[in-house]
Amino acid sequence: MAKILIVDDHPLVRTGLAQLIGDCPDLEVCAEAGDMSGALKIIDASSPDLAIIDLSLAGGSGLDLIEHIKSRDRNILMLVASMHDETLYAERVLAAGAHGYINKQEAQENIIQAIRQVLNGKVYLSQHMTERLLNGMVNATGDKRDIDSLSNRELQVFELIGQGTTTSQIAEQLNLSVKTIETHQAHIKKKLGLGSAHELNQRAIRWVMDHDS
Amino acid sequence: MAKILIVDDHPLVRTGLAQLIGDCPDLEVCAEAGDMSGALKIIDASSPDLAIIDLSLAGGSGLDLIEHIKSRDRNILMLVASMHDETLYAERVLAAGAHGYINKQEAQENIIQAIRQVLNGKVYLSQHMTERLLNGMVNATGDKRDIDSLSNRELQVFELIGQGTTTSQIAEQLNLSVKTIETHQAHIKKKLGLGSAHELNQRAIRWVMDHDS
DNA sequence: TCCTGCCATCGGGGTTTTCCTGATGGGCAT
DNA sequence: ATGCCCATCAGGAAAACCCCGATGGCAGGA
Repeated sequence: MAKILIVDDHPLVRTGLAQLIGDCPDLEVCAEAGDMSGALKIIDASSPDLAIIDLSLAGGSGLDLIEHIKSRDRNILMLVASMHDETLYAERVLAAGAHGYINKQEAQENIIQAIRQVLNGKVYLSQHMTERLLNGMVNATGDKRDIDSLSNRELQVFELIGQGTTTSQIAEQLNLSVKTIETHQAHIKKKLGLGSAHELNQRAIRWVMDHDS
Repeated sequence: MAKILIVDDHPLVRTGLAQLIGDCPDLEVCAEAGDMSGALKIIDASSPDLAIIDLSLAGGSGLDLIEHIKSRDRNILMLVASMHDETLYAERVLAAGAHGYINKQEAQENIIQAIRQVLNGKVYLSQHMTERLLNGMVNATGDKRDIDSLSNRELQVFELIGQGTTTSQIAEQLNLSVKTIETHQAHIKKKLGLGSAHELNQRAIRWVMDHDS
């Protein structure tokens, strides 16, 4: 019986996943967590076989959590569940050490299938995403090219800016110095060819409006 | 026993909500739907008392659905559940005819409380959002706290902000002091119930995208 | 191996913007 | 005439911005 840890900051999603997994006799939810620190504690305590991780965690992104787990215990399998467009994150997630990426909109059978596939040592991606990765980089929307050049941290900061988060709020939320956030902002501006913080703001807000809702 | 319809394009969230509601003896999930057309069919068929509606539906947004339901049958109560920052949508949702707005990150007890409160004919908002709305109402000359309440000058500044113009650029363009523009911005923020320049930016960009293009 | 480049983290210090608390005068309605 | 909104602006503190850095880690190539 495979022990599964659920990491998601939405209690509703945790309940849904637990219900879904509980219906399978060969799978068992051993614990749930709502944030990164909670997840790490649980991993130390109960050493699950598989962790299902939401990307948009409060207080440090899911990518951080994946890297933490990877560096601490590389026997734990990780399956990322997100509601965002997978084309933006799938590569980063796999590069960070996860073994699969599912979208929460997918049918429940697909989720179970993804869990089983990852438990069997394989990598799970949607058909659509698999083709895309195999075909190399393809992208119609020109602006995503630029966004892709951002590092993980920079992308995270970019998203937070687009959500209206202040520099100091970002620093606090990520437990970093304001100076660090400012540096990230400067790098983002350079990479995206933006001249001022105001332009960065506009760009980030528009991007979030297009991609996050 | 209140009959509840769940409308959400994430099967996981539907399961979680159904589980949560099913645990309450006075509440009953009568149906689920994953998109707008499905929801409308179900409403005709089983006439629920309350519909819990996700904002980010595939194929037409949740706002569309709310307006459709409102124009078709105004006896159905509607509670909006979203994972987005409520400050961006709560007003629109209430204006469209919904009776409450909850964030999926909220604790499960709050969600149940929200359902009961809406079923009792009241409006549910989070503490934070309630304060914000009331704060805006105070400065809104009675009823219509909206873009309409802006003066001509303020609307002009608002549009320029939405087009990405800097405060100093606006001042130069209108041959006015920066201080004057700052005052206008402060008044706009007060009238629209916005807390920071960031939020003003977001709101203005959003408005320009909706009305100007 | 050494070197180069990218990443992520921070600091100093000066400039600019934001934000809060005012003020002035001019309409306009009761 | 008195109140209310409007449009205009100032002073000063706080925050954000921006240009200079720096450190350490890590990966890839000469």
